[in-house]
Amino acid sequence: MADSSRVVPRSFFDRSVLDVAPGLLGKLLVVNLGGSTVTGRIVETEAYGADDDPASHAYQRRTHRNAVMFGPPGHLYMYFIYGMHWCANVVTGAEGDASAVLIRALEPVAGVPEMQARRTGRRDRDLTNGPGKLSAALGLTGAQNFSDLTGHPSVVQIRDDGTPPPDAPGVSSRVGISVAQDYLWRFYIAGNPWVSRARPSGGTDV
DNA sequence: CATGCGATCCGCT
DNA sequence: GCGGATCGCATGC
Repeated sequence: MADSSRVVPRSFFDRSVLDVAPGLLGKLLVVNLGGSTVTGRIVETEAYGADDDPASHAYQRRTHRNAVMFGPPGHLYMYFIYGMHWCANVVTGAEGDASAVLIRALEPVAGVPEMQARRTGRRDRDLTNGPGKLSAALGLTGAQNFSDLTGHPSVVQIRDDGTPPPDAPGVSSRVGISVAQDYLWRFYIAGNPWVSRARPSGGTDV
C-alpha cells in the first residue's frame, strides 16, 4: 500500500472477542478485487461468541458453514443470509475458540466510485451502513471466505492508520437476533453518521 | 419517521 | 420444512 497505514497483526485478533470487537472501531477494511482498491473505516461491530453465546453460529456445534470460526484468528468468515445478502466477520480468539466479530457498518474512505458502481441507484449514505450493504459495496461474497486478513499483499486486510478506537464506544444489544438480548455486545462510534440506523434496546447512543 | 412485509436461498433438523 | 447476525419499498401518520 502506498499509504502510511499498516496491517493489523494476527496477535490483535488472538484475544477475547469482547476486546477485539470494540478495538476494531476506527480500523480500516481494505479490499482488492476487480483491479481496484476499496477502503472503509469500521464504525460498528458485533461480538459473537462460541458455545457461550446462543446467538452465535458456533453455539451448537462445528458444521461446514461455521468451520472458519473454529480456525485460527485473523481470517474472514462470510455467510449468506435471507437468501440474498452476505455478511463479513473477523475470526477472533485462539484456534478452537469459535468466536468472531461481525462488521456492521463502514465509513467510506477510498474507492467510492467502485462502491457506487456495485450499489447502483443507492444514495451515498446507504452505501455501507449495514452488514449486507457493506459486503455488496466492497464486492465481498463467499468467494472470500477463509481469507487471511493479515497477509500482505492480501485480497482483504484490516489496516491501522493510527486512528484509535473511541474511549467510550456506544454499546447496545445486537441487531436482528431473538435470543441473548441481554448481551450488550454491539459496539459503535457514537454519533457517526454511517452507523446503521437500527437502535436496539439497551443502547447508550446520544 | 415508524412500521410492515416480501424477496429468496442456505443450513440444519 | 422452517427460520434467519438483512434490505428495500410501500404505506400511513
